[in-house]
Amino acid sequence: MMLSGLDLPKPLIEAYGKKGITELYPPQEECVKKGLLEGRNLLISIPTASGKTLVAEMAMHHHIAGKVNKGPSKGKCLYVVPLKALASEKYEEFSGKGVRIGIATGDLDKRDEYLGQNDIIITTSEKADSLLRNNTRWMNLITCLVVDEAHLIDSENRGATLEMVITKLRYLNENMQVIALTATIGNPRLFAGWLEAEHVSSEWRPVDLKEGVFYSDTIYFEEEEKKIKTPAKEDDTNLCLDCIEDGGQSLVFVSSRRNAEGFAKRMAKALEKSGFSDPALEDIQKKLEAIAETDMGKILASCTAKGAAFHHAGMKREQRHIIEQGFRDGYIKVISSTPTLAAGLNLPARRVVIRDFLRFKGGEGMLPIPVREYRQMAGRAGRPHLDPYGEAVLIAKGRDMANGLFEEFISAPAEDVKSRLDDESALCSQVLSLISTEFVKNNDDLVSFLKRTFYTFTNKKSSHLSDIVEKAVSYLEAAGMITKIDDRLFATDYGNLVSHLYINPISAEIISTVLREKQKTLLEIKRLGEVEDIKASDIGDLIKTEPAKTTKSVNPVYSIDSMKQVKSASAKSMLKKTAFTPEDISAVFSDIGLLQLLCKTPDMYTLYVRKDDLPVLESFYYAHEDELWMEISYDTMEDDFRVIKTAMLLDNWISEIGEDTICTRFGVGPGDIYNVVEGMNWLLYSASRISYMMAPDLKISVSEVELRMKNGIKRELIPLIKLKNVGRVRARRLFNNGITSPLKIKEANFDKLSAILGQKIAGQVIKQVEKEYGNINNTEIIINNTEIKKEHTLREEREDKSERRERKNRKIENQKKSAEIIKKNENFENFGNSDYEEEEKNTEQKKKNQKNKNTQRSLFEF
DNA sequence: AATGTGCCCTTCTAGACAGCATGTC
DNA sequence: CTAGAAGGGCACATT
Repeated sequence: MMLSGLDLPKPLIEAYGKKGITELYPPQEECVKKGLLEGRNLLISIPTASGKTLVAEMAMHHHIAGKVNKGPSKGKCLYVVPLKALASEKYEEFSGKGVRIGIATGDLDKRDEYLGQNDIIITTSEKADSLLRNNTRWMNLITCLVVDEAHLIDSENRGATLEMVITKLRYLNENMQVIALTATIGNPRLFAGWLEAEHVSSEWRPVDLKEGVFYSDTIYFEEEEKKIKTPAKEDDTNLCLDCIEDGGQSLVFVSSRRNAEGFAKRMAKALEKSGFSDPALEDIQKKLEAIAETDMGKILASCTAKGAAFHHAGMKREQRHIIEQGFRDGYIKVISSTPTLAAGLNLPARRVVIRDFLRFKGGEGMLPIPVREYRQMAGRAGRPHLDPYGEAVLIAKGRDMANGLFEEFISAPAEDVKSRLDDESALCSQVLSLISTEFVKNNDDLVSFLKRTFYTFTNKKSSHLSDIVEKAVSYLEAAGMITKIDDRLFATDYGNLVSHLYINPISAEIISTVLREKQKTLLEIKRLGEVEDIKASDIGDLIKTEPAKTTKSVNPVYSIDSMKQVKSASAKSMLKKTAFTPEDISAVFSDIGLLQLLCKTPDMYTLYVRKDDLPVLESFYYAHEDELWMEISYDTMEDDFRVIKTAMLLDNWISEIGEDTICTRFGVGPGDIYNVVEGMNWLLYSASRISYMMAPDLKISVSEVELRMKNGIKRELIPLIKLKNVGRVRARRLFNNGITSPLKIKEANFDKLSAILGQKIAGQVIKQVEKEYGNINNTEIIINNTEIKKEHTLREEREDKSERRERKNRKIENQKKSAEIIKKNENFENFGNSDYEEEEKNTEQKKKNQKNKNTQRSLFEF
């Protein structure tokens, strides 16, 4: 079947023609035959790289051209992906084909309504859910929904969201065409049944895939055997060397980050020994070295120089991109990777070695990876148009094992997908959103809506769902997120906020319970202050803030006890304006307490605690016991320590401790810092909104931490950071030069400022300060200076592009100048919190002590 | 002297979505 | 409570 023979818009056909694609692959043809262009729902399970994208594009362009009879004349398409990186990848792929493409993820989006002008909108499933929660109007106009990796409906954490997005969208847009792209699944007919879809399934690939098991010196494929030279001792390196000698590249999947790094090191040595080298690798090495601030980065650079790299989530985005590109360009010969590369970007290689097929799971030991995941890895084998074939190889340690691996993975049937909507916490969140958006108005609505879900479709007889729905409703009601008037269900302001913030209702409850507790203490201080007429600062000591008890069970969801506690404080009395001094607030508020609270939330993922961390955590715990907000209890100790460790890292971050120090101190990679900080930013924003509602006197304190987290700065830099064009580095430079506030900038002379910031920036900063402080003569901290920033943006928009270019040039010059000054102020990095330095020394001593005594048992050994 | 090898023992274990409002070095 | 790689420490061999 020829592409040009189909009733499709020309730009699409031409764009593919340019890439040399004029004819449909067999599975694509089948999709067309089964009604792809007639608006039929399809469940398409075909291997990666066999042209799923084109299938989706054909349908979407068809819709956009208004050729599908259902719905409005001009169609609008939503393309749902599981990862942000995938969203960007698809954006690139879809662009330049005559239709308007928009992208909406947590990081990247335009104003919601503006987004709706596009023909195709690419989003993550969570963002799609969020858009639905905000009643985004254009969501009602979707005529074609494409769900990429739709089997992720089975994902333990995120499947429920995807299921609800599909269900809600189908409910909103009755005639919408649904195209679900999945990996091979065990129960496609059931899944297709729910979607009312035709099922298209195929094993066809553009490049042949041979799957086999390696044992001793031979790869045993299904139909052939292949002997491998074994110059090195280890099987894994030999497999890669063999492939490289043949002109290919390989990808090695391992189970842990350390294994990934360890393998890359070994592989680099082996490559060096084999005499392989490529001058192009030097450039890559230089790039990597330039951004390597940690040991890990240096190791990465040195391995990559030899042609072997590793890839995992502890790395910086930048490092990952360099490795990916180096591999795509063919310079890097081997990447050893954790599952990051299996699920993420499309980065094929001739030979894929699945070395570690067991993965550790806490509490259950080593478990074989799911077949679907094996397939996903194996599917990476073979670069279309570049490799004659692809090979996926498992490594066996004995003959029996070889047979076992064949059965376990290669010839094993794919797993079924099942609904994850029965997860209580996920369902709770979804029920709230349904009520908040008025998708449902009462209990009956709720039940009948949920009848449309995959869960009900697959569990027709079970009454389990209605049980947990009931539970969720009563939880939400008790928490004050929804109210029942007669039969009608309404979301309260609080409920709307929680739904809108997109945080788990349980997280919200944990946050607001504790913040209200704190607010209560503040009011108590005030009351005592009025009665006794003593200074508030003295009272801080009088009132011992009891650490809040979180609900203790493993599933803290439905403990009504904590709810009663919350209800006892009247919200109305709290909203009264009260005057508190900063001392009052600091008597009940602490950075580490807040961080601990938010890390305890199910929306935050926490760091793994190693043995070496325990003494550090212990001393930290004793040093800051009073400042902590949450109790550490015996039965949740492991979790509690993870929480403390994560909170500690974040506290380091807002104490301007350098990246490399944090990495070595906590045994994490730069990528982890980024992830943890990012997650905390989001929660801090949510906490500030919740505190505005529940504990208004703490709002400023929370917002301060939020601002510091965003920038990675100590409290003292807050006044400076608010200036445009001043980030953490410039703010610190100003501060170290005695300019500690905007007012000081006003007082400082221009020469001094431009020596610190460069002329251009100095000028801009002075302008801002004059505007703000022109007539005011005080040092009041301005918490919200978005106004200033808004004005700036408007002005910038009016400026010509040529002017911008000029600016850029000047900027470069300034950068050179300021580089010198930076050198002078290098001590910024060492500005670490002396607290921690001391703790570390203590720790070392304690370690020694422990080694000597080796008998000291404490609370801290789990 | 510097480096490699074999062996024992201990340690440790993947990833990543979401809000908001725009711009650091 | 599971499997096994990596890495450190150490003794000893090789360049």
